[in-house]
Amino acid sequence: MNNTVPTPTDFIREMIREDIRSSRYGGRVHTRFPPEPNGYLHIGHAKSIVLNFSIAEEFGGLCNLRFDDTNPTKEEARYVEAIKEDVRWLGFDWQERLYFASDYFEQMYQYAIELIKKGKAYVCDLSPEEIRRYRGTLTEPGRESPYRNRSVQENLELFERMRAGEFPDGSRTLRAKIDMRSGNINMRDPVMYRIIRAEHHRTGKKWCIYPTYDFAHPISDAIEGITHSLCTLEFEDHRPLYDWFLRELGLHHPRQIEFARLNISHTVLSKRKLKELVDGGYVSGWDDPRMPTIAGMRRRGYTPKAIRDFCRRIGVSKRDNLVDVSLLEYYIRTDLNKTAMRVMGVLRPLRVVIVNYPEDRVEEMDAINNPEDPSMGTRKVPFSRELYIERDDFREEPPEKFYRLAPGREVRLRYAYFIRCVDYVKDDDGNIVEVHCTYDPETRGGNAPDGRKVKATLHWVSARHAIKAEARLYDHLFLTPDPEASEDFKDFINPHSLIVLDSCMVEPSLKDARPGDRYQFERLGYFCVDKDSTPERPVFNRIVTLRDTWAKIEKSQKKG
RNA sequence: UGGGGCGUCGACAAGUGGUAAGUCAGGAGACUUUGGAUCUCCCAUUCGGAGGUUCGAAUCCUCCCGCCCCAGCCA
Repeated sequence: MNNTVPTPTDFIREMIREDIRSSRYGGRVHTRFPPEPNGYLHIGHAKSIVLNFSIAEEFGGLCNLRFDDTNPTKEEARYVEAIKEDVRWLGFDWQERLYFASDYFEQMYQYAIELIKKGKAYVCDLSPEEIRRYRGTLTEPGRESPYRNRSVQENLELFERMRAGEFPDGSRTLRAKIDMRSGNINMRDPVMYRIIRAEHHRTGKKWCIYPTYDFAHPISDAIEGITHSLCTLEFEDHRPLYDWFLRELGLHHPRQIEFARLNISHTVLSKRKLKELVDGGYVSGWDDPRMPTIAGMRRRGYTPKAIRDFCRRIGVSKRDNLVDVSLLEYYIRTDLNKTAMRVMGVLRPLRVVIVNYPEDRVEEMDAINNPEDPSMGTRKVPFSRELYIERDDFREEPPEKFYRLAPGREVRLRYAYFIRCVDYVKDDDGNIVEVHCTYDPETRGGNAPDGRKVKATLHWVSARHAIKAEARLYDHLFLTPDPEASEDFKDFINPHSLIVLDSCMVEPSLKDARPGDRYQFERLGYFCVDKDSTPERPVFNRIVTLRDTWAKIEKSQKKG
């Protein structure tokens, strides 16, 4: 796969290398990405996807896509489609290995019977409330269920009747018989099966009992011949249970390895909180371009490559982490710098009249499409007497280090002429509404024959040729780096995370822009045509700004 | 005060007893028809702390401190 980040070395790859050396799985490597189809994927999942698929590729192995669909009350078919699309878009291919835990329900049932026969599982009649009380606490051991010592025969009959639908939801469970005194609460006779009468998105009404994650996951891994089962840190406590099931059942035994989940500054990365943002109307939906979801980032204009490179660069470890968003932004800039077509667009237009330029004249200026890639060629941009420039590029009273246009100042219009400000017009409120300039005909194309230099080059657009457009400027969703650390993460929502500008003026070549197309608006940032865009009203999402040295200077000036 | 993990630069993260990689961020400069890109340089005498072992410790030992996860018939 095309990545600019070198192959990582991390503790997981090291362990796998060791397993290959010792021929633990006959030198085989087989991983899996096991999402639950209960919501949208986000960049935290991307970390896991990239990890699992890359490792398989690096070691000549395979990676399965498996839906962990063991809880019909939370899962929906539409999520499996969305997830498949996201994984594919990220650039990964599971080939014919698309699996569902629900495909294994019958086998899991048989394995459960096997455990019952071995005296390692029993049907328990305790209510959820009672189970909790019997479980004990973090510091006190649990007590054994009064149903723990039923006969194998009775357990077999009861379990069969559970499956047959003879008992109400929640009235009984099948539990593993392990150790109610274990310091690890997961080993205190965990539930393997519960009764749930809900329509499953794949198996429909076939089942009314469903295996829990703890029972289903190791068996699914075993059935698929997985060698390395990678998951996040919170499952570390479950590993003894994972191992217990596989050992008791004598099945193929993959190695579970846990790594730290991803956190990114100025956003949240938990399904619950993301859902709260959607449901609370703080964003427009799961694919709002401000969301760290794969769908949101795709709409924003992020490229799969940028996300992959980011995921490789952050590495894999077991430490809690909070990765700076600027690293993500670095990768999208780096990718787009090489590939994005340059174009001129004015976000906040200020009218400029070239007083010594003929009214009816129009010139076609040659502009380079991408200075990083000459093969992208050039294009013509119309120039005329009346133009728009960026409001930020003119100052009546220029501060220190402001190089742009100001009364009496000369600057360059990119690919056009040097112009000098000779006058400006204000409205009754004192707002500058128009700037008058003269141009130097000798500087056509942007160079002065006399070797004269200017300190600034401005982007511009010809007023009568410009296309009016909407721009959506996005900023971080949260004002604090770590909103999750606060009492209520919503306290720090950035009220200006979206600014809509509806009177932008862009160069005419953009009439052919189609949703999904990405451009660099010179001096401003990278933009992506939104799906809301129409030929009459183009809409551009700002993916990320360009690095802005002047903004930095201005900020430090304000601080004093 | 049960069990399981983790502590190396502002943020990620290498390092596996031989004298602290790299990346982002930040700073300085060069170059520049994007204050973009590119290039150069700077940015941990120190690895949570204290002892100890050793010629030599981020790496080994001991004790301490801090942070995270677990008491769903969620995953």
